[in-house]
Amino acid sequence: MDKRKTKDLLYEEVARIGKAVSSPKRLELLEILAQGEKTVEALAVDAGIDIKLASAHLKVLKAARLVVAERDGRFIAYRLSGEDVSALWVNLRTVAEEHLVELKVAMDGIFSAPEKLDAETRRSLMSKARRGDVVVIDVRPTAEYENGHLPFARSMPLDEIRQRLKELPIDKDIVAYCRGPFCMMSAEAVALLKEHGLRAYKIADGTPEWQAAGLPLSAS
Amino acid sequence: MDKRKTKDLLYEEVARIGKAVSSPKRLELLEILAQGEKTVEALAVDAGIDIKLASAHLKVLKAARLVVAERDGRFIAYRLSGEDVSALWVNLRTVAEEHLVELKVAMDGIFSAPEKLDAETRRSLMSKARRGDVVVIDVRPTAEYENGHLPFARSMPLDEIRQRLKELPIDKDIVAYCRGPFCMMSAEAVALLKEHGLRAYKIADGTPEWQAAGLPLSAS
DNA sequence: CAAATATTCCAACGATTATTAGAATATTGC
DNA sequence: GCAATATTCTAATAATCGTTGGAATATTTG
Repeated sequence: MDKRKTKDLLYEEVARIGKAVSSPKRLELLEILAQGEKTVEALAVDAGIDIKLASAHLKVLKAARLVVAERDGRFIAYRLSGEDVSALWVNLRTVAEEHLVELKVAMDGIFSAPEKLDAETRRSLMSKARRGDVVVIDVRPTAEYENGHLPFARSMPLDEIRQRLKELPIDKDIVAYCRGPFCMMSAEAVALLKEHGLRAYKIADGTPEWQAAGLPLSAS
Repeated sequence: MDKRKTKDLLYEEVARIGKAVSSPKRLELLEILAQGEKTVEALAVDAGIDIKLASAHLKVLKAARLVVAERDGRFIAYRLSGEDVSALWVNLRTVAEEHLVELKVAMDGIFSAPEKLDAETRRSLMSKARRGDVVVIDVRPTAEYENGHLPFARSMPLDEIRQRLKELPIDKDIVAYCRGPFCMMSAEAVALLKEHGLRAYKIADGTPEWQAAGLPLSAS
């Protein structure tokens, strides 16, 4: 047995995972899938690409076993093949944020304040939410909320906020979150709420980050 | 500001990290660098590739900021740009081991027994080593041991074992480790020790895995 | 300054990949 | 069984990537 050949084989296998995460579109698909399972069309719409292209990228992800497909009637639903895949996405993005100056600059330009959370802040947010000192709102689509959300968070999808303003307290801090640091829904929600005189803030965490930090999600 | 364009830019940046880890050779270079800094030539030799090719791959890794280069006299030493890069390598390999059947099969074929460690096993190994109930040996080259090693581990490079057999106890378990699950040095060490009637075992962990599990390394 | 050494740069090739359009497949509802 | 729908497969093109050989650069040593 040739030592070099077997080694080559092992690294080649890991590189299959690397190749799968080497395309921006595929990374975006992974992030969307980290919010729960979706059909090909839903994924294509969310990622802003053609269905055929989405299908092709999903095929690559499937070949690398990062996602699994299941037919549901006329549709085919894709989902991540495990929590570790969601954690891998978070890990890749975190390394990029940490080391790539260009990404730091871009994010500073887009998202005004740095709302990164550490372990302590996450714990304190959860206990404040439990006591009712702050209202945590999940501004993602309902299906994603139902698939898993931060404990004590209330569902309030971005496109419903305007009609449901009266449900929110005027005298408490409101903390909005969405899919993660790259998602702009929470920022839009905060802008909207502030316009109406509410005390709103956003956090960078989405459910993948929360979970990768070892914290529990709530289902339903 | 076009929402789609800015998103594309963000994922594109993360994909730079993904592209960097999409090549088997680059992954192998990362694993070697996770053992400590090395010159281009040392890396090329360890990875079994031409120096020019190693240099080209290192250039890609440097562009993605996963490694940094520093000139030291006539040589240029490369090292990982942070602990998180080492953790990313472990994460990628773990996802591959978890999901790719081909890799599981290949590893079962090469490494007879499954020596994966969980948190509990790691803790108990450390306390047994502290008490002296087992002897933990680091069979990597001395420089790598000095860069960081498991607590209570003793350095015994693979190519010195034969001459230093009498240093090892005949009546205790000997646990060997090397660079990680893909490294074959510990397996060779164990085979050698068993030939001489010693009670030797190996573990899959290397320093990157140990560190990624949140456990401390010793320096010197 | 010249020779030796370590590494990078440049150019070129064959192989792989992303993307798009058009045809094909599988399922549902009539 | 037939029309409608969702998705995949096939083919084709342009762009990118891995690898190799030869020239160029930077540093140390004499």
